[in-house]
Amino acid sequence: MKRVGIKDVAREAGVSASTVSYVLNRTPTETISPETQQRVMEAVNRLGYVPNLNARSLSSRRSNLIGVLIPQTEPGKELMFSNPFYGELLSSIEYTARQHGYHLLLSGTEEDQDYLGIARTRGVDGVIIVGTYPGANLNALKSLEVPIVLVDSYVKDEAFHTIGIEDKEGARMATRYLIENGHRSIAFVSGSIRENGVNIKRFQGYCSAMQEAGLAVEEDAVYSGTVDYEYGIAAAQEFLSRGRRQTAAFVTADVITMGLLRGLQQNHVRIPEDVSVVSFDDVYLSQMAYPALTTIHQDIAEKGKQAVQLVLNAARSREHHHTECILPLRLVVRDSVCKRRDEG
Amino acid sequence: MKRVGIKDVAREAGVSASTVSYVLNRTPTETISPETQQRVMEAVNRLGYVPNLNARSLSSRRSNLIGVLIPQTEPGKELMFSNPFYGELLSSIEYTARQHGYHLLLSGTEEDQDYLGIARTRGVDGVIIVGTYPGANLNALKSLEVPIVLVDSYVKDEAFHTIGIEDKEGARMATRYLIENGHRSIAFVSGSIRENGVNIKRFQGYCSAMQEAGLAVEEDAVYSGTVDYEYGIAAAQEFLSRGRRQTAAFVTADVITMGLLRGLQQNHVRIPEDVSVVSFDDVYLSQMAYPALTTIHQDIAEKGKQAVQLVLNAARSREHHHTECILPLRLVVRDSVCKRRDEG
DNA sequence: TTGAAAGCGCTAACAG
DNA sequence: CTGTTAGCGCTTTCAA
Repeated sequence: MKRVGIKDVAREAGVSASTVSYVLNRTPTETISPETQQRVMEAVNRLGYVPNLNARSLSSRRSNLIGVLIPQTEPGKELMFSNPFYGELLSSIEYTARQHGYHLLLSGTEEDQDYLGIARTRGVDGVIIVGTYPGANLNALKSLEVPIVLVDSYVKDEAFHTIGIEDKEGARMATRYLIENGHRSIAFVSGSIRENGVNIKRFQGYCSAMQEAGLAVEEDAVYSGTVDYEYGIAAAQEFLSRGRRQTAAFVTADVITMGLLRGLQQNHVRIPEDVSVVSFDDVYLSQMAYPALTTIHQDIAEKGKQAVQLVLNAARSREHHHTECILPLRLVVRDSVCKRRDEG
Repeated sequence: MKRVGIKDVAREAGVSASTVSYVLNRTPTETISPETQQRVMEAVNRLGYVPNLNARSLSSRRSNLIGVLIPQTEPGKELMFSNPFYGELLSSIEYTARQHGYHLLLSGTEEDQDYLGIARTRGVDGVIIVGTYPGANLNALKSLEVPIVLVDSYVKDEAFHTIGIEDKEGARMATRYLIENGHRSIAFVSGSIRENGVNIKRFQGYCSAMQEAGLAVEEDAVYSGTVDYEYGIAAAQEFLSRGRRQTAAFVTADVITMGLLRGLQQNHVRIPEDVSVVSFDDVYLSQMAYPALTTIHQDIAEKGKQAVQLVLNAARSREHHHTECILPLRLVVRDSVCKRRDEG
């Protein structure tokens, strides 16, 4: 059973192959007669014709493929998703792309392995990169000459479009909320603080909220590790061994918070009575936590959607308009913060 | 800046295009002289040549692409991942595929939308389908004539390879453990119980454990909904309104359990003192739960790895050897079960 | 408004 | 051991 190709359709419809191609791609704005279109479409349906995108890509230089790169955050770890955030984001990206007739080529990368080869080899029409990706590799990607969207990266380069959130402002809101609840000594717990990463911005937001309230940022109130549950536990340990100096913490990711809670609770520290916590992301996890997390909510689905939209818009327009898209944040109050009881 | 093609390499190396192709694909087992190989490889590197896979696919009918389909479980919901299980699995699939030089084409599907078109259009070399996918669509996929691996499906058809776990046995272990802890009245909570789905097997396992212990399976001890957090909450509600008849529950997915715990705890039902729970999957969530979940552990990473391996093996071998792969399960004891206090 | 013809970049017989 | 020669299935000038 041979695959039906454009020629078969052409024969069936009594037209030429190129005519079929025209009606299928509505190329030079509708220059095909309605009847012909009819006949062709009927033939297509009758034969169950499905175009061969490889052939199409070859001759048209468009692949209808969007490359999604989720860099391995923790080298050596085979899992790219230590964080449910990725799953939620990816879902939204996939969904949006599909709505527009695009498909997704999903990749991780090993430490330092470059993605350029994959992207070029497949001729992707655009690339979405989530999180931090080494600058050199990023630069190499420019040679692809397709739109590249950076999600949650502060790399400033006209060549890349970006989509992110008000990280600094969010962190400030979180910290301020803790301050408003009477906390004076507040820990900052995050994944690694990298150049151009989100955590550095969040740290800045934390600092500025502290300063605005006339509070000092103590060096030993800052905890930085990796974005995963395990680190949360480790941070709890560290917190205790440093002498439990703070009455509250701003944690930059829900996953870490989950670990932190566990680590603290195991040591009979009560949340929020003993330590209040404001978290960040509002993945579905945060409602599952016990206590449910007061956290900075970001619209992950929207982020994914915009990322795709950005790629598609850029792919359509001839010239390169550098675009930055910043999504708003809001504080969701649940049960992990309480007013600090006044002391002597 | 024109893309460098195989011809450029050929010229650079002073050989013909086909020779380049041969050394790049080591086609008819090493019939190229070492020196020529040398020269070609050098030219490849010097020019930074990257093959165009679209062209390659077109002429070789192999795409080095594996299609991964994650059917939308809850229609209308844009998210395919209401369950972290998928993220963990997908990570492992991506990683393994990449190790073998394959790329991943990731898709969801709308309700009833068929995947055949996508798969055919891209010429995927194999397909991995996770979870339940309507039988008719599944059948249509046979026409692709590429290996298809079903993950967690009990569809019996020589045409499909399958990879799964001992669902029935796992459920039995879970239930038996509850029984051993003195529980006589045990609820069964799961997602939708579909033909060929895993839940029906788990239900059978539950039933057989009950029967072996001489316990009746009460109709009102069975709860069935969707595989998500929200349903867990709903099930808790239902449990309470049905009069709180059971002292324990076997829940077929960690996500549901999370919701169930929350729903119960909000109503001042203590876990495990009032109700003991054994869960299923052992996604990383289960340690984050409060109390940490006693659950049936499955090796999700291994599942993903095997799925890819199955596709690749099948793609290589000429004839079709139907393969079934069943991964073992084990009970992980944490804190969500306690011995039933003897009553009257 | 439609068709003929020339590729897109690569692979795979088949010669030599 | 290597080069020649056809395509793979589709798009896209260019003519008609």
